[in-house]
Amino acid sequence: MKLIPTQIKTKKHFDTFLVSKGFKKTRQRDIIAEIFFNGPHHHYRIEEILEHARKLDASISYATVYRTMMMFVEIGFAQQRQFGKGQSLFEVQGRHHHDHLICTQCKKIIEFENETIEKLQAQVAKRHGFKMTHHKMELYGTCVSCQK
Amino acid sequence: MKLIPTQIKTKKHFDTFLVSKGFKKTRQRDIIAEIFFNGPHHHYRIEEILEHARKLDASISYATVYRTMMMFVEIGFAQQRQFGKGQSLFEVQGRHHHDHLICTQCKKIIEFENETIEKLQAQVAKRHGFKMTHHKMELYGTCVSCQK
DNA sequence: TTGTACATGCATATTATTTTCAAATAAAAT
DNA sequence: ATTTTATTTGAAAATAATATGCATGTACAA
Repeated sequence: MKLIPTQIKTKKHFDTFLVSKGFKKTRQRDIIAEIFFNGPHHHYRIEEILEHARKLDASISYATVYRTMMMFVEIGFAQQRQFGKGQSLFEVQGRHHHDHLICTQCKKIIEFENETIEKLQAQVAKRHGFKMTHHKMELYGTCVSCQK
Repeated sequence: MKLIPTQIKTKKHFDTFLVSKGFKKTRQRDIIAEIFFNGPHHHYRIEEILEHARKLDASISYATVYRTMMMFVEIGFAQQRQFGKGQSLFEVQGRHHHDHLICTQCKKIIEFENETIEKLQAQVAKRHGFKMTHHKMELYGTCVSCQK
């Protein structure tokens, strides 16, 4: 019994969202969305988005990137995560559900999914009378290359 | 094949540690350790330890509690955790291994353990060539009382 | 006792996040 | 095209949590 997969959020969805809700399409939002939704990877810090954005428009500010990322989170277009200390990471909402393997040396992040674990987690929550909304599972260690 | 359980850390162990390493036994450390190791629950914020400590000695500073908690973490007597945002929580090291169920409404924390999940996590890490050092698993939702 | 290295308290520095506000600008109304 | 308006932006400052520098205080060994 598979759930219907949530549609992956794209830049096009975001553009539509802006128009439909009466928000404005700005140069800054366009650049930030392009990087976030179509960029080379899946886990962006605000600082990193800012760096990339400034190559396209040197005047973009941290505050604007910050507010845009928060907007993504609020409207359900992004998930905000905290791995250990340091800054939040943002990833596009609606991709396959997954958890994370994190190398504490080189900070590399590998995504994985394990349906058996998911089921067991649901069981645990149920057994304690919890109505589970979400979970967090992160495995930390050293990756193959960092073990050498 | 059960692993040998790590000895639970106590205030007495801490006292011994201080002496053996040439650190000083101070009134402040004694108060803080008493609260942390023998207090009423298992998940302390620095602020909370400070409040309790000040009932016993009004002059104790945040910095001292902070540094003492950091010492507990460094010497392996405490684990530092971040549930969502907000301040870190500290818990005594060496109790049974466990993960957490967290009520997002009332912030209640329930500890649980599930050996099957643990094994599956180890498998996942191994499959990706990781040498796993630790993991984090938190299930968020609403507890029985908050569902009413 | 007294000396000394470690510990403490206060103040301040850092780091990450969040907000304020005047000026800029997108989009609607003329 | 120009004006109007409400939203958005950038710069700076506020907040929150964590971390540190330093003068003073204190545990403990000599």
